[in-house]
Amino acid sequence: MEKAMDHITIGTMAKINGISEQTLRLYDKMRLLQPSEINTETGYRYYNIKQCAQLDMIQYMKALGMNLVQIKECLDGKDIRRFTQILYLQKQNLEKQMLEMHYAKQAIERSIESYRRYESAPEENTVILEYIHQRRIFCYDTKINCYSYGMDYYEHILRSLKKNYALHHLPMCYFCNVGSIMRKEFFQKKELCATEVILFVEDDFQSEDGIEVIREGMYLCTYCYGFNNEEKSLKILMDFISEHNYEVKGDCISEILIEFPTFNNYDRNAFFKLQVPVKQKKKKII
Amino acid sequence: MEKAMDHITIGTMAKINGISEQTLRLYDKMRLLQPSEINTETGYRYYNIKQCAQLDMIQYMKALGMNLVQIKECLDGKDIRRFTQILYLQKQNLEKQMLEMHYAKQAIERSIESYRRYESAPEENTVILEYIHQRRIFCYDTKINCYSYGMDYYEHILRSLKKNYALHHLPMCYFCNVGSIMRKEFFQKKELCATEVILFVEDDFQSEDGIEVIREGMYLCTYCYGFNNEEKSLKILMDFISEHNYEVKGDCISEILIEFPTFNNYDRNAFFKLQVPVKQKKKKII
DNA sequence: TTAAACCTTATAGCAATTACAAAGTCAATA
DNA sequence: TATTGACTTTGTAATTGCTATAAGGTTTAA
Repeated sequence: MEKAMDHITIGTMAKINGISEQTLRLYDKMRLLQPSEINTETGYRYYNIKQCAQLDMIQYMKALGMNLVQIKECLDGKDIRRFTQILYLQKQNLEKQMLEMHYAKQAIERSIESYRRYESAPEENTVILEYIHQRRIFCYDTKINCYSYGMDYYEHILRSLKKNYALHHLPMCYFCNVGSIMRKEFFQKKELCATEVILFVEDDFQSEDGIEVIREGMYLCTYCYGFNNEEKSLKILMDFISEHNYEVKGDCISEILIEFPTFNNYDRNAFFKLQVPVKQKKKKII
Repeated sequence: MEKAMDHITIGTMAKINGISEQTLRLYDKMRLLQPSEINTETGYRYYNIKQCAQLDMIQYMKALGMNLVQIKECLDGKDIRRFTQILYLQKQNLEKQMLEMHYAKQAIERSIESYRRYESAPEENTVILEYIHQRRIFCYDTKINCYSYGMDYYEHILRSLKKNYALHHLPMCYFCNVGSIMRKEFFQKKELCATEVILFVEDDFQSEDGIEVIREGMYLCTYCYGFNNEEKSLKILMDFISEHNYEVKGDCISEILIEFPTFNNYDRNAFFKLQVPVKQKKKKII
């Protein structure tokens, strides 16, 4: 095929290996793969066909996710043990990355679903009965009532959740689906009090603790836009329940489905779903 | 918590958001997030607690795998449709990356397994009967007999496989486990002829075509070190079969289990496993 | 001989930080 | 009030694995 098997120019070497000339020059400079011959007058690099073996090894190692320094170290070391060690490390590395990606993918799907829901959402403050599946949440008790302070305070609580969150090694992408939880006793008393900020996590998410399960079942829900309308919407829900003879079966969740990028640079603008598990009381036959 | 909610210094802003000051300065420069106030005399940046919302959004988008330019575009555009489009794209992106990682992980596991096998390998040229599971290979017919030319030619064949390979969009990491296949008729005639180079692929690998299935069953195997010993080892296998009353049931595979990084800079140095499916002929009762 | 195709070096760019230096500012204490 | 220590500013450079460009020299074939 080639006239001289051991006198391959950089362009040819690049072509037969599906790599760029610049990359070969870089490898030369890094002493990862140096041409078998260099014309001292012209500086032209000439490779030997057998050097492709080395290139294959480099590309294989790259495919395993190793960086050039690691590859060099490994090739220089000529140590198979070291190579197998690196293989193990790379495997762990990959597994970690794959898990993160898995969560990121789930988060994206969740967001897409939320937008779909947003687009087909009912009018604000309409009360709807919905069946909702079991979910898992990560709770963070701020010990401070979200409703008794302004937005500024709420921001600080979120910052603190973010940190707490990092401590628990939860993936950042879950931060898109936050909310707060108003425990049953407060909701029933129509007392606006919620001290816990929550984060929805996937069913297959593994974590040490702090994870709580929210039961599946029938929920009465309202949707609302913006933080300012949350309290109003909550009260509508409370009133609806007492007027329509429902029994509250658990905690009320205020879930942020979407946070809009930034129509207003200085304020959160969100689409909420308020939800409380209920059961219809049996009507007394008079 | 902070004395002034709307007069946060860059250090504090960085701390409460788990981000570095430099990063905040970069975001300022890029107009991704600009401080709400800048002291014109000192140049000090002051942030508003509400700007954390924007930062959350940026970090969330980053977690989804978007780059800063995309994020800026999205925030500037203030277009939700665009954002959902990007979500879809990112999802596809992630899926592609995850698949690649999945293959890379399998390749690593395969390599680890090969090294383990290498370490506990029997003596060279010992013939062993082994049960081998079903496998899948990608075949590439070079139309040239591997055994009739030297190593130089073999390298060129590999280069050509590599290209053919890229055409089929097979992941590079599979390149670690190559081999050649000597069809049954040649092996039986004890004629050293193999024109096809092969690549082992995982069971779950999806590809257009060129994939062949190798049956599970009992194989007679020899292990050998280095290309120079391959032919000798093949002949030993052939002789063993005729001497011990075995019947060849399929093609003979010469599999490279390991390519050693590079003890010798200019030559491949590999650990081979030669394997041929067999059945013991029934002994005639005299 | 002349042009096309190739090679050389050197420099800069990408993306998203991180690290550093030199100098100016702020807030609290001695 | 001065001084200290913690902070801020700007600017520059490093990181990784390439890719791109420019300005110039070499090979090869017509």
